[in-house]
Amino acid sequence: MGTAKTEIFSAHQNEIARFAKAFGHPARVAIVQHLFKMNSCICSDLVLEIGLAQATISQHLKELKSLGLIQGTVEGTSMCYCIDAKHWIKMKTIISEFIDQDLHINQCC
Amino acid sequence: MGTAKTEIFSAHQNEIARFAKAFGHPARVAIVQHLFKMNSCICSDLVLEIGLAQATISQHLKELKSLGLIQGTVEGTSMCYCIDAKHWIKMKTIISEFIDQDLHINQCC
DNA sequence: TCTTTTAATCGTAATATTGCAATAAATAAA
DNA sequence: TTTATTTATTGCAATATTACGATTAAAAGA
Repeated sequence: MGTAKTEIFSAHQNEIARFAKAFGHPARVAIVQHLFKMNSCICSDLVLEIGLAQATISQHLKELKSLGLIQGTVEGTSMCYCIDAKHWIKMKTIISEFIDQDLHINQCC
Repeated sequence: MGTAKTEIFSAHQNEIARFAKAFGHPARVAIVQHLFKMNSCICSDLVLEIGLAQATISQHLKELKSLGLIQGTVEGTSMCYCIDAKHWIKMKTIISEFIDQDLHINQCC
């Protein structure tokens, strides 16, 4: 227990859930918003901007990076992050298709 | 610790995160998909369809209901669930605005 | 080389989430 | 009324997430 039973769901359902989960914490929402606003910025900027400890921000960045939503390049002793356009668009397609389903005239039973 | 520091984020950022979190588990994705497909269905149908214990499905339904994304009406001894169109559209607006941000020609630094 | 700066990782504590068996509650059917 | 049927709730156990201090690693600058 405690573990989600991912094996009983389709790859597509799990993919939707993984992307949605990435935005399921306000810090990751804030990171993404700041990257869109600034186009790119270094890790320490995000630490200042958001107000969580450096270790915590690094952890959130890692999660976003593991999904391919952001990418980081070494810039001297800093790390410069930006949105990964290609994967962002892929995520956008998958999430949009899920939330844009047509609503019939809906009534419960 | 263990608790998300919601107080340092804006109401809007927290709202995006709350909605995204709702879809951050494949069971809730599957529930929503099935409700869209069937327009409405009773709890026991979802239990059969999804293959988690009844108590677990009830718990996931509760989470979706607490966000207003679905609604349930009593139908004899059953509960009939469907998508709550009004709140669904509200969620859709908020999430779409977040993921549809314009990507500049993006390069890290 | 030595020091500084910056970010990732490790270790750990606190809390949240997931899942289910058992039980309760509420209505329908016999 | 008694018995099914159906769903919500309770009470756990297992695992995941969040957060941060301390440490490590890597490059820049003195």
